[in-house]
Amino acid sequence: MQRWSKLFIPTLREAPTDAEVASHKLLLRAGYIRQLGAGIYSYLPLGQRSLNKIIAIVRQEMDKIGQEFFLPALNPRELWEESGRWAGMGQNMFHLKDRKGAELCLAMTHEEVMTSIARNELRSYKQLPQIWYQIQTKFRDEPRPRSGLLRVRQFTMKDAYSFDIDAAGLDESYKKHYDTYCRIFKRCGMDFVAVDADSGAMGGSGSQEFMVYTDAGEDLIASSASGYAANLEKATSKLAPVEDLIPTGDTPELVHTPGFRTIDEVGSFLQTKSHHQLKTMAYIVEHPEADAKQIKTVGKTRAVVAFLRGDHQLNETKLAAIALGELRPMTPEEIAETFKAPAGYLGPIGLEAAPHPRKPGVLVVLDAALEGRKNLIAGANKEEYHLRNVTPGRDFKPTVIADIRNINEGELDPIGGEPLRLGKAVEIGHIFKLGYKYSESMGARVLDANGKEVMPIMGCYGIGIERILTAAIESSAAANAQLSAEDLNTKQPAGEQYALPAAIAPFEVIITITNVREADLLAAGEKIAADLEAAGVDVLLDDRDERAGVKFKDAELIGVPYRINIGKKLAEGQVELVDRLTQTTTDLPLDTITAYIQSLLNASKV
RNA sequence: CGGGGCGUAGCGCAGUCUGGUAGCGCACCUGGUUCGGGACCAGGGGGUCGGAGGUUCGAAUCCUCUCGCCCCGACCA
Repeated sequence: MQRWSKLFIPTLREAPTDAEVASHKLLLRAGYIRQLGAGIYSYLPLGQRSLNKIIAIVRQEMDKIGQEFFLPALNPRELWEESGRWAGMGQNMFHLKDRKGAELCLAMTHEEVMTSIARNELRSYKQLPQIWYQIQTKFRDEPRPRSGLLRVRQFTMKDAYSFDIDAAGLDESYKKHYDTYCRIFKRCGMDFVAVDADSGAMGGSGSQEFMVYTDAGEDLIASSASGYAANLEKATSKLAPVEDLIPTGDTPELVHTPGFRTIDEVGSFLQTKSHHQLKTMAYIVEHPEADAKQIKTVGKTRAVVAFLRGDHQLNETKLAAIALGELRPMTPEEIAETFKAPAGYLGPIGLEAAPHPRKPGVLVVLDAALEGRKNLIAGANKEEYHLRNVTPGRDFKPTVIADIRNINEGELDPIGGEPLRLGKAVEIGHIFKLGYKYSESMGARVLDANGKEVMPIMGCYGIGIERILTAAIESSAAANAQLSAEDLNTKQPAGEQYALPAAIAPFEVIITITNVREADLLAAGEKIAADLEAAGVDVLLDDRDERAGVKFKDAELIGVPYRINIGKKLAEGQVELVDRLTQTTTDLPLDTITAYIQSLLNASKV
């Protein structure tokens, strides 16, 4: 039996000043973790119990679709040279040398190791598909570790890799992971959304991130009641129709706009709304990952010009996906060369667009929201002048028309037409169709049914173990702060209270004996604890000789979802059950408590 | 890497400007009272003031260098 008096649970009344976000403060105060360095944490017994529970759920579900490995964290340089990621990962990977001077790295992820096993061992399509996973420590030399366990340099990740004979097989493996992830996160009690994500620099055809809304998060996502959900880098929306200006003629007309450069200035000067304007943004794209052919045709760098509605914001990731490289703003010299005009008066007319993205010339991208619009106001590429009556298609032709803008809160989702909620979120899982990147670069080949050598197609799938714990605390603390705000009698400051879902809490139940010097109370506590334990419940008995107030506070701090108070009411054969998630207290007869707890826990299981 | 902030007892802080015996609250130890919402009284232990160098009769305090941590940005499967 777990007795608090014998355990190491160093709770703190005050959190160290370093801690900023709720989960960080609470994890420290509850004695779950201690910091060793920037982005490096020790997991104390309570934290370890909780993480072990998460891992057990992940393992149980993953074993249904795959097989567990344990792979080295220490990897030789040569392996990563093969995939091109020794250099590709840059400073984000920890590098070290052994005594002989051989170079090694601490693996950030395990595509290379898994693929090397696959290429050495897999020979035939008959051996496919394979789903291989592991749960282990990853190392990333983050430029800026932050927010407690949310962004760290050493953390636990479940990562899985699938190998299939063809794209249809990959689709199946991907779907299996999607379903498994939903089960895992539900069992962990997470309130999550799966969003379409940008595939990033890794390429590939499909990618979804599993997100939990929380202000502590670093990603922006959009979702709606209809079930639509997407990363801001992918999100699109239906726009309310806007009325175009009444034209003053059939062709663009110069307007003198001395000293008016910004959208707002021009808008108020010409007495028009900002959505009547065409905004011009100029970038240079550098093609670090482009193939040789691409560089040959369009050059190592290239001018990229984006046109957006005046009141819209550019999403650089969307634009970068079209431009196939990294973007940076043009310098004034580059602007002068491209437009023959100063910033503030840039516009589409007279700009020579490349006829095709793969052809040389300026890559001109018109945001889809401007398609079909008429009589816009745009820069004239002439100092102190703008143009009115500018109509895309008629007056100028872009290289491509594409969605390159950020959506806004409240716009309607493209599927169900429900208002979109925009918010910060933390990523707890990611599933990703990798394609052939590693099979190709590392030479994995199998024979297909026709005896022909083919590359297996891969997928990779990650779950951040610590992030599940962190997100659960953030969510609960936020919900609690809201409850507290509604109940003005609560003296707890916002975000100081939380409770974990029973499935991932270090204990499911805590029994608080209000006074251990009263033999009756102590005996009753021992009895209930023993009964619960016999019934398979994970119970902690607070048998410390402390004042009741201290024990209540501590019980709340460690986030255990159910608390049984044994005190005065025992004389009437009653104990109190506090449900921390709903903040309700119920008196129950002593002899029914075990069965009642069991039914509660069963009901909370998914 | 750019900007900002902070390093004084386990935690939270004062003292630094204006150099002169290193302090307070919580925690911890001992004794007593108390005992359903972070008790009270009395006594006690605990600090190379992040580190190095310098100025000075004398440095937590002034100067130089350095290390670490946090926040914003950049970055980021």
